[in-house]
Amino acid sequence: MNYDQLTVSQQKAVSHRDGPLLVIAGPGSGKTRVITSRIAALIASGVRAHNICALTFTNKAADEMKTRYLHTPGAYAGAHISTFHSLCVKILRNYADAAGIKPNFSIYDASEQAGCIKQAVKNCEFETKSFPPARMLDAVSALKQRLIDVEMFKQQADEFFTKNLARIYAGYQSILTSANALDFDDLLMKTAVMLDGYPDICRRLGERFEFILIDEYQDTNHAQYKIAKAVASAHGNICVTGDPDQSIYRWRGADIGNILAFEKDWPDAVVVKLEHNFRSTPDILSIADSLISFNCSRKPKTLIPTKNAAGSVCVQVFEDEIEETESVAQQIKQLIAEGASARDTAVFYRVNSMSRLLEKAFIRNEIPYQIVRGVEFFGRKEIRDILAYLKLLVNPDDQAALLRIINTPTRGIGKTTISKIGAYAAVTKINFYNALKTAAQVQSLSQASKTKVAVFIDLIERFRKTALNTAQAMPVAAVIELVFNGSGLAQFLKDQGQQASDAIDNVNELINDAAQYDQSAEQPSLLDYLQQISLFSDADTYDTTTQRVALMTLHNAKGLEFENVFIVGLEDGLLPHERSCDHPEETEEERRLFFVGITRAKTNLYISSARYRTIRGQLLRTIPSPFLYELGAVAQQAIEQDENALSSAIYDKTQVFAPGQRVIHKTFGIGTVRRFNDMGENSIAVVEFNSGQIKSLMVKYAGLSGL
DNA sequence: CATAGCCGCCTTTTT
DNA sequence: GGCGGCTATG
Repeated sequence: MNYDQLTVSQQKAVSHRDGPLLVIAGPGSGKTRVITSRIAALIASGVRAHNICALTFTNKAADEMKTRYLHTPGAYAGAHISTFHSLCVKILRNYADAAGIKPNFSIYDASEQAGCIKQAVKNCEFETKSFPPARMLDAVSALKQRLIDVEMFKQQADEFFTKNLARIYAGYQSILTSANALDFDDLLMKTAVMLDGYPDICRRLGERFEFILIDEYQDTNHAQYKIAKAVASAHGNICVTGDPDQSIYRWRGADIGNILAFEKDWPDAVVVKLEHNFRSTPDILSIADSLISFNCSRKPKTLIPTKNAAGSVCVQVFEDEIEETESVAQQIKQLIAEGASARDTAVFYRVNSMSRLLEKAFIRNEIPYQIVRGVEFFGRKEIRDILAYLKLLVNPDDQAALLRIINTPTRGIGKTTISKIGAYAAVTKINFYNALKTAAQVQSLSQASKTKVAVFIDLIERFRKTALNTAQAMPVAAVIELVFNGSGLAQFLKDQGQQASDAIDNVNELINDAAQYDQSAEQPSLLDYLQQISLFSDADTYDTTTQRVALMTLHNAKGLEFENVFIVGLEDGLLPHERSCDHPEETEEERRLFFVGITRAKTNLYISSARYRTIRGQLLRTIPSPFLYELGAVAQQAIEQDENALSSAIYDKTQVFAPGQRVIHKTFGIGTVRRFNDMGENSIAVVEFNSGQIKSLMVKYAGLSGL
């Protein structure tokens, strides 16, 4: 539909042309549609699907492309559609030798990275105070994204800080290497470096992928840019789509320069601009346009509305965050009552911590919702434990995994034993796992400890033999069951009774997930499963099929659209976030983030802020977001109206409540007033909360509001 | 060696 | 407010 409204020459360019194509397109203009149309057109013109590679920003986006847009039989069959990271994992597994790694590498996530960088800082004998691990990790990550390896950085490091950073970088990298582990940045960097050093591999990939298509190109970093360029260099069949105004991952290394330099890299590139918006009402586009025009470093571009439907834009100011979330929930309830669909409604916020209050409000109002936050499941202790066993089976060098489970559940292998064997491993220069195997030779170890270690090693070896039996590989789900029961973890959790029943449920859910994987994967294997899980992201958990309101961060909202959109917390320090206030470029990125949020809305848009907000346990007076004053005439009216209506009775010190009245409290939630002693400003309300608790509250302090 | 409890630290966004 | 690490105790 959107695509059909392109001019004929644009359609031609998009569909049938070989060679480089740059599609600069605003929100709601059908960018993704361009990609899918082009894939379909290529196949129709005789290109083998097998030779097409489309790269998306999330796994979810890849799935959507496959199922929603290209579901007709044979339309995409065989085409490679995935994220950059997934593609890199496949390439690295195929060409591990050239990349200088082993194919069974582990992928270290943020928490494992944190452990490694901490260790590296410690090994350098630096204080973690002067070299905060999180900062060091950011710095290392930035270097990797720019493809600067340890040696290169050592050479250019010429002052106190950079020299020390170089040592930490080196230490961190050697920890990863010895664990046969790659972090997220390594996946891209190792691939990019390998392609640079092995032209024949590059050529082979170019033959395999005759056509490269990249969505959300504005959010690619330098490493991704190099990879794409390398693979496409032989044929120049590279089509990218993006919108500089929607670049929201600069902090992660995304380089708008990539999209701006496209025409220089590919001089014969055809450039198509799509400025028509098929998604939102003129009002919504007007405030989006007004907002984004405040960004200085930007090529001006307008949003041309094509829709003429009615809708509403509301800017609402609430007293505090409880009132804000409660009101959002009630408005959504109202919308649904009026016939709106829960699936077509979403709430966006800047930071994940804001989801809790919304969740409470949705529960109170009995509105079905989903929080788009998936990695939480894989972050659970019991799940991480199981996964650590699996990782160790696949990759015996994985020290983080080994240390995690060597005494989980407790089997009498404590700190002393571990450090003695660690010392032995260091002296004999063997890896930790092999040191464990030969623990019998460690003099300082007691016989009892040696036996315990031997039992553990025996357990792992037995698992490995069964799970990775080359003749007949075991389904992943079965391996998990084997490990869960055989490790003693199952018994350990059972012994804890009721309080661990959630944990057991979670493990069962993991088994289900693995079983599904066993069913659907092309070539299921334990290694592949683990690597896939590592690349799983929040956005991937968004379920578009159920009737539930979606709650997510603004970052996760990218690429989506909804009839009704609520954006909460428009306060200075939150949006724009306080950590981005130092640099004007960072403020511009926050503005783009807000822009992305606004332009997700098709019909109704509700923007809100609270005058008071509890931050880190402290109730603070807030300042309205400067962005609110950049929304133009449509919004300005709405803001003023609400400021006037603001002296609501909510915090009137002489509030009066009647028995039976429903009220809401910050911490206790919803309740019913049972008794009210009217003593002017010292009035006391006795409230029975839904949790069952009954509280006597002094009205002037309690902050009760009527519902 | 295991466990519980306390203190102090950090605290944006994510592949 | 939440988590990780440390310490004191069993």
